[in-house]
Amino acid sequence: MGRSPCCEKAHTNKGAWTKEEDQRLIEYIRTHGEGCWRSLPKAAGLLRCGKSCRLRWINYLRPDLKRGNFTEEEDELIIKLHSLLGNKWSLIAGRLPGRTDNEIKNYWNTHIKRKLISRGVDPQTHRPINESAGAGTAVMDFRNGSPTALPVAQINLMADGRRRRSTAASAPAANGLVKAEPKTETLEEANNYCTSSGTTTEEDQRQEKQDVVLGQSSPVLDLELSIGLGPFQSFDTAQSKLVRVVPNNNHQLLFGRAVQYSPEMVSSQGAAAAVCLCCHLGSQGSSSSSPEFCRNCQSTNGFFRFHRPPNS
DNA sequence: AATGACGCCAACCGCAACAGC
DNA sequence: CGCTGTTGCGGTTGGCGTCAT
Repeated sequence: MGRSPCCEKAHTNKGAWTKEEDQRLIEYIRTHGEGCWRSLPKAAGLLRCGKSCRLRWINYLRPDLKRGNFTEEEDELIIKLHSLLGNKWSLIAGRLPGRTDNEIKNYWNTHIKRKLISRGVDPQTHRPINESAGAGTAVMDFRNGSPTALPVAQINLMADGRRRRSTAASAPAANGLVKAEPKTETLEEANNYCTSSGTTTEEDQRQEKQDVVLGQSSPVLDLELSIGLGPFQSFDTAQSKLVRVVPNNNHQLLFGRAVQYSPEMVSSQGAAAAVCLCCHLGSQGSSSSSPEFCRNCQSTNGFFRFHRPPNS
């Protein structure tokens, strides 16, 4: 039983890519385009598995990648997107032109987590740390698809904890416990930046990219990418393909799985969070200020469910 | 200068989703 | 409708560079 490995591991290279391998991959994709990752290594004369080639291309070799440090605007945008999407790095990356999911994930784990903790915000729940820690409660986080009890009384600061060997000199950091200062950024504040333009085209993406390059980027959340708005096409940069969403009275959340938010979680994140996500993000032309859950997102068993229709 | 601790990032792994048959 | 192959995603790890002692 079990699936055969994606490649013949005995005959593939692993580890860091050489310049020559990079060149071969670039040349091949330049002439043949992306796709068919499984057959690509052989065709390109690379002793790598397709997955590895894809990763290398997407995360490092793609010509449209933006290199260099993240800007303050990008930081804030990532934080806001994460507060709404959770660890959906590919979706977040889709809103940051030139950035990859891997890059954002790494950046989150190494920088933003600490930044939020220093603000007194739990990076997983985006709630004030002292609020949840004080009660000694666990918070159910549904944004990653399945509920996870988070012992938020203790927040592990160390993103790279696997080799954090404790020493007497660095004990506070090594044990990962942080006393956070109570400063909060509510979701409401975050959502003040939200728009619901409704459509995103490749042209939009280009424009957005230009804006960023020109330093005109504002921390705008444009979450049409997944929520059931009107007819639109969302360009998923990570997949380089168009995703078409058909208008539907059932508000759709096309994150791949049903997402559930507990009322407690929603209401505790600020006034604006206590809004049906569909409506709040602009579906069906509803007002973003309407503090209601729409019929399609009504609760079952205490949770608010956003779902995709059975035929999608 | 040497050594250990830490920070960072590229790459790997396993699994889920998707597509085609 | 189930099976199989492919692709994409998110979590994790390896290893190198930098910092602190």
